[in-house]
Amino acid sequence: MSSARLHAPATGPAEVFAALGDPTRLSLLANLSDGEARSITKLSADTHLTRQAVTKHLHVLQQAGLVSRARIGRESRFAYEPAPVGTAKAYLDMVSAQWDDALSRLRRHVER
Amino acid sequence: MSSARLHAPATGPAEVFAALGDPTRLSLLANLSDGEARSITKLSADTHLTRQAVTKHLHVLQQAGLVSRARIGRESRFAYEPAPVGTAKAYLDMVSAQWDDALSRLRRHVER
DNA sequence: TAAAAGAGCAACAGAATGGTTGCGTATTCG
DNA sequence: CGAATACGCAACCATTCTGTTGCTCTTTTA
Repeated sequence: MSSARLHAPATGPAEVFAALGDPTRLSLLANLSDGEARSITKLSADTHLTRQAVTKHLHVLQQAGLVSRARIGRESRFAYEPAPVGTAKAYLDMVSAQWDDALSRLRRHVER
Repeated sequence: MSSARLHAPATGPAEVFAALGDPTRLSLLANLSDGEARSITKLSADTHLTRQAVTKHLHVLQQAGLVSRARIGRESRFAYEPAPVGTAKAYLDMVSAQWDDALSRLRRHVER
């Protein structure tokens, strides 16, 4: 019944990869992957960027479903969301599987 | 030493993810992941894009080390290169590993 | 209650992306 | 040889991305 995205936007692999394709976002995610939720200013402290810039990066990550946001009092805390990383790994596994298949087929053919 | 990039530019994870972060490039790679090297016009045939556009995408993939180029007569064939996909998977595994660690630590703490 | 802290929103500028068209060059084929 | 094929290069355009600054709003705290 088309529950129309509850939390995870069910985004395609390309969007996830694109979200991961930036050093700043990658380090933000690495920062959050310990399970601790952090506020924006907290996350900005580890950066040479403005709070606004970090905010935008966090929005990109959130759009890809890689992090979730929760407003706590006057601060909004971001937390790592594991699902999309699984999706991405699954996609990469598909690609390497096809490659390995081709390789073994080739081997078999060469070795008769 | 300092062999100054022979074939694989030894690119960081972010650049690989960025290269994967586009539907067109993703399908190009999926197309090539069967191990067959293909020419640009051949690859362009499966697309609604111009040959030039596909060429640019292939350059991005090559820059990230995901494909290699070889000039054969008047055509240049592109072939899938498996290494960067391994790098990307390794990075994602690192992230999920840290997450799993945090989860199990939390569990242990909660269950005393 | 007044100040400080945390954040959202909007406008803006510069750089990078994604795509096109046009043209020149090398290679293959009739 | 001449035509067709495959490609490279450069210019160009529109759009998106990245980052900044300025202002306002809410929540905490002294």
